[in-house]
Amino acid sequence: MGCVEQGRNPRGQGGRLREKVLAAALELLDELGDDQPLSLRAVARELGIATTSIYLHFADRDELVLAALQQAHDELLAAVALAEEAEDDPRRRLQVRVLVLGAWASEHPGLYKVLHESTLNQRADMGFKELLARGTTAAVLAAPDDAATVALDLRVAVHGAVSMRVNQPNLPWPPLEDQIDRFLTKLVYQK
Amino acid sequence: MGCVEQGRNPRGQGGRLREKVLAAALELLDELGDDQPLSLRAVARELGIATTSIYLHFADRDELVLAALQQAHDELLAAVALAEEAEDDPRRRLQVRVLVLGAWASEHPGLYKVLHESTLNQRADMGFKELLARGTTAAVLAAPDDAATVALDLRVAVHGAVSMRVNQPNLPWPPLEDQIDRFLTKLVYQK
DNA sequence: TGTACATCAGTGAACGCGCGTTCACTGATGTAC
DNA sequence: TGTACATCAGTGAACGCGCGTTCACTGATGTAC
Repeated sequence: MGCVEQGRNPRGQGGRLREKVLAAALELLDELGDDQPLSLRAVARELGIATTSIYLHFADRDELVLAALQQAHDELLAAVALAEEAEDDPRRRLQVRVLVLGAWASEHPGLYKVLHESTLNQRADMGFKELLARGTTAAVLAAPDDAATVALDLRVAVHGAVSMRVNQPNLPWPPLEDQIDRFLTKLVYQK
Repeated sequence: MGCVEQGRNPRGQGGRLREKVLAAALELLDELGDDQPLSLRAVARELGIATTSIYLHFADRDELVLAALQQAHDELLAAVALAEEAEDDPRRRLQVRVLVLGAWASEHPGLYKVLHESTLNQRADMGFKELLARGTTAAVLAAPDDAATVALDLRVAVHGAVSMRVNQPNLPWPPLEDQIDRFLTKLVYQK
């Protein structure tokens, strides 16, 4: 069971509960790998608070889920940017970027699923995800004409590699890094 | 609304309802793109029968869902085999195989999701899916040593292409066939 | 040919459950006078 | 310094809903004698 709230926050610090609710929601979403079965009651149970307290900070269930996902996405975005900054060579930058994305997905397989494969993608606006895609396109430094095409091929292939591992974790997968290296070599850098 | 049952089946033909239930379940699964929200009550509603009648043919909800998915999978398997038989050139065979898989996913995006991305993959045994994977490996006629690796790269890349289109249908996707052609050229046939 | 009976295909009421959301509320703490 | 009051953070009971599953049942049809 998760961490339990103790007592109420001091005056002016009501926002602290908001953060705890977000964290608990992310934890549960990662376990569930889907947004639909996440219930406000489960989040409240996890924190030891009344279900209705969630409504102090979020208008309804969807608002909580979207806020949690946006937070996860923003943190990932920051991690990718940080890793890229440490590299000079463009090819190495692209490799690092893709590897960080892959590592994040391995650490948070459920969140990866919710972010990219839940039916929330059809039901709600998750436009904030575009920033990650744009970053990858920018990192592909092929000829201007087909950079977009090559970047999309790469993103698609990497998503496939990650998605299949996330969805069928029990199959005997070869190392993700080797596969990503082959994708980089064959799809991006081979003339 | 779906087709409505009229009257009971004649003696010895009780199995007909089983087929109708499977068909209705597949239709709903395709709409939902997820197995969890599929309810027996919705299936019964679709057919205009009593919910309890489903229990005449399936022990519980999971058994119905798995039977429906296996049927869909088997039909896809047959369609792929049929398309392959019509081709002589090995390269063309592989291309046709992948294209048929992609076309099926485009026609039944929800079913594709349930088959490959629903949490059912973790909860239940869907070993029947292995036949499709084995077929693709067999169709990759590279050197025996790395046929498995190349086939996996191809499957992963194609899954990525299909999955992203299924999950984010509103983005401006380029033609799937072109992308698959590039994958075949760069991942399989380019030395 | 008639009739009792088994079998088959399917029904309808009821159960207990977890859910999102609404509502009126509690009780501590800061602030105006 | 005392006190009335507003505000803030959070609670608990209750609503109506759809769900999976169980249970006792109905009524037509084939079959044994």
